[in-house]
Formats: sequence, structure tokens, C-alpha cells
Amino acid sequence: MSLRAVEKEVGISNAYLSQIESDKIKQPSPNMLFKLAELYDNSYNELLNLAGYPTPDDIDGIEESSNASFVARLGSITDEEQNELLDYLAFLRSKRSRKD
Amino acid sequence: MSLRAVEKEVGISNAYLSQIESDKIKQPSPNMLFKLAELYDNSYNELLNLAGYPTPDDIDGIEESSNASFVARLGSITDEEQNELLDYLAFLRSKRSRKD
DNA sequence: AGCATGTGCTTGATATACTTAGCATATGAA
DNA sequence: TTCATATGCTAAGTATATCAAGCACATGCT
Repeated sequence: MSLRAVEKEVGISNAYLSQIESDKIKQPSPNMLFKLAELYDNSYNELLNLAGYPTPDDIDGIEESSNASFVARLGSITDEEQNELLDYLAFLRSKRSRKD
Repeated sequence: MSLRAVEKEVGISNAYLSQIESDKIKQPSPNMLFKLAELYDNSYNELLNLAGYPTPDDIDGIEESSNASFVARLGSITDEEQNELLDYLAFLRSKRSRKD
């Protein structure tokens, strides 16, 4: 695929693409990386990593990172499902605390 | 917390912090956002969103906003609870699809 | 009052992402 | 061969993130 074909497809100038290929750009912005991720099967996350940006997975707080992966496992859910899950979580915890 | 205290803590100049507060900077780099996310309880993902960057979840077409708020409402949960919630979600959906 | 220090802010200055214009070579058609 | 067009690349320009220095005001101490 030619640079100009990519330019037309994702809206990044061929000049810039060339500079990226020859490592003349140190950190392409996430906006650009996102466009490229659209085109190739490469994941946006991976590209962020390659560019040297911290990715959301890098967050140190255990709660944060585990929640992030949890959301990933969840996929897309409706508002109604959110509410039901929250209710169920409350139920689980009340059941558990009664045992203490 | 003073700007200079934050500067000392996360290594971002107080001058820059001031400009961020007054919206003079349009898109602080993810690197800066990550440092700030370290300091505050704010999630890195959320900050990326606020700055107008696409977040990794956007790639799957997941509505990040709803998921972000869901994570906020969830708080921190254990691995075991994660599994139970996933099971329950599967149960909810199977119940629903049976009605169709 | 007078001085030291903390605080927010502005002002250059620098680095660098990103674009537009254009050059040089290749490729293919007449 | 000659012309048209595709392709990779470079150079110059613009925008903007980021910093270091310093200003203006406040607070508190002697």
C-alpha cells in the first residue's frame, strides 16, 4: 500500500507517514495512532505502547487496573444491565458480611 | 494543593499547570496526563477522554463514557466478585433472550 | 514597617508534531 | 524515446506543548 493511498484512506499526509516510517518522529500523537489503528488490524493500545505512551493498563492502583480489565471482559453493556449488576454486587456483599 | 507542590510531586512545571487550569493548553500529552492521574484518583482513561484523545475502548465501539461512569460507580472489586458479576450478566442475558 | 517566602500567572524560548509544496526517480503507455 | 503519472522523500512553514525565568501580590515573621 502506497503512502498516498494511506493518506487518502486515513487522512495523514504522505510526507508525515514517510517520516514515521524512518523514525524521524519520536511520538506521533494518539490521534494519528488511532487513525492508523483503524486502517491496520493493529490494536490502538499496542500502537500507544510502541510510541512510548503509557497505556491505561499501566495504571498502578490495583483497583484501577483490575477494573480496567474487568471492563474489557464485560464488553459493552446497557444502562439497565449496569444497574442490575450494581444491585447484584450489593447483594453479594451483604450476603458475605452476614457471615463475618 | 499548590501548583508548586504538584510540580514537585509529579514533575510538571507550575507554569504549565497554571496554563492547563485556565484551558490554555488544548491537548496535554498522554505523558502529562499519566503523571496527573498518578497524583489524583482520576483514572488515566478518563483524562485521555477529557483531553479529547480516543481511548483504547473506543476501538470496539464501546461507549467509553458509560463504562467510565460504571467503573466509578463500581468502586474497587475483587477478582472473585468480577467473576460472579460476569456470570450474573450472562445469566441476565440468557433469561432475556429466551423471552424473544 | 521591612523582609523572606509561598503562590498564581505571564512571557519568551525551545522542541517537535504535522502540513503543503516540490524534487527525483521509477514505471508504464503512446 | 517521450510524456504522464505514481512513489518516496526532503525542506520550509505553522501550530502548539512544555519549560525556565521572572513579575506581582499575599502572608507571616521580627
